[in-house]
Amino acid sequence: MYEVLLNNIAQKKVELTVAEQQKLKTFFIPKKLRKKQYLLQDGDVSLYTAFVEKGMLRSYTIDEKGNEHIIQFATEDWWISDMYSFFTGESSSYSIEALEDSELLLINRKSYDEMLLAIPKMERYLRILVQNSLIATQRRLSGKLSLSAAENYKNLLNGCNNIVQRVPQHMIASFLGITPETLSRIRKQMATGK
Amino acid sequence: MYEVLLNNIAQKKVELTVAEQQKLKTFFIPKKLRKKQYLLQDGDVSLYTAFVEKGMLRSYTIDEKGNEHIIQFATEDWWISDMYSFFTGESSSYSIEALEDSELLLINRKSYDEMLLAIPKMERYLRILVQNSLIATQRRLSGKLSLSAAENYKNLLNGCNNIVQRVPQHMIASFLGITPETLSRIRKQMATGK
DNA sequence: CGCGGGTTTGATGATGCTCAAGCCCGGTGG
DNA sequence: CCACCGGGCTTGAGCATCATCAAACCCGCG
Repeated sequence: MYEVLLNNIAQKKVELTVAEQQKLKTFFIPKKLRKKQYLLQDGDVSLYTAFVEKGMLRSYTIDEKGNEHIIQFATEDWWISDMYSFFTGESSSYSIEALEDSELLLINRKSYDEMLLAIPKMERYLRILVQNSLIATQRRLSGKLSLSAAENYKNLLNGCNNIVQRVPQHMIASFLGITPETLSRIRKQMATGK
Repeated sequence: MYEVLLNNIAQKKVELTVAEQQKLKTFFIPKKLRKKQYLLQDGDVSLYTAFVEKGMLRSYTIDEKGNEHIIQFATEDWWISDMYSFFTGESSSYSIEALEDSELLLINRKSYDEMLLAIPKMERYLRILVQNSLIATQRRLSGKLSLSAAENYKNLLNGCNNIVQRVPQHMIASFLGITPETLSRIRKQMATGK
């Protein structure tokens, strides 16, 4: 049940003793979510940060015009939450939804703090994790600042992401910050012209 | 000399002993940079991560068309580097330049690792730091995905940033991912039509 | 006084959006 | 087994936003 998480920690070069591994498990709550169920609803406080053992989720906002904008996809081995809401206790402007039947490990704020006190090595693991996330998010932002929609889509394809295969195209469009129509035209263009 | 850094650490609720504070200083190299000098040049490896004690810097990329895109501004109390290059050792696609005469504390990769071994509490400090950065970057991305240029500019003004006052407008434009002309027109619009 | 960077203004054009319709396909119920 | 429905993808026409290019302007500074 916790192998995926423990592997992920080991892979970040953080070595936990068996005792620490046992201890770690006590802070999490396993949870299954069926496709289309929500982990977090826009307006609620993000009570949990989730590690995805299996399946896939997305976090997104809805703007005034009612359009969805996908902030993040999380597949196996990734974490997802609204960090801002989770840490401040303010209500969230994001929603988090399962895109496939999923198995999660949840941790609430209290357990989170206790875990860090009990297993200080987890600070390191989380730092590395967040660091990688930041690098990826900066990349994405940088793409949005300087590249065309078509280029951003190509980069997404080249990144060894299986995401593109696993979700409907209108969600890829939303992730890229373009409309489904535009993505459709880009794909057509790439198929013929190139 | 190190008060700004030590204050910043304390403010993140990480309490260092006097011994740890002394130890901490040994890992950094003070460095002054004059306006327009570079901490990192596009193509080089980012050897240092810098804490800004005084002054201001920016990191940016240049695209194929020769346009600059500002990734980050760093004023007093902020950190700046190309994290990707710093941690992987690959050459950077960013440049980092001083926008004002600045005083920095540099740390190289070796010292960075040693520091974390010597003062594990720094893991926590860095985690919190990176976490806040990630939240801010996600906000900015979310704005780019869903809002108009004018709205993003207004949000920048409302955020209690002194940045807008301290740098030329074409850099604000570059930070927002729009052209100087567009920013000029937005400002005109806001001044008249409101 | 004149130079030069930064900002403004205007005219034109490209990129991507909106709205509306049509198509494809898998699922459901008669 | 087929007709129908609905969601997602595609296609098209017109439009908004923002970029590009070029020129003028402003102002501090040598």
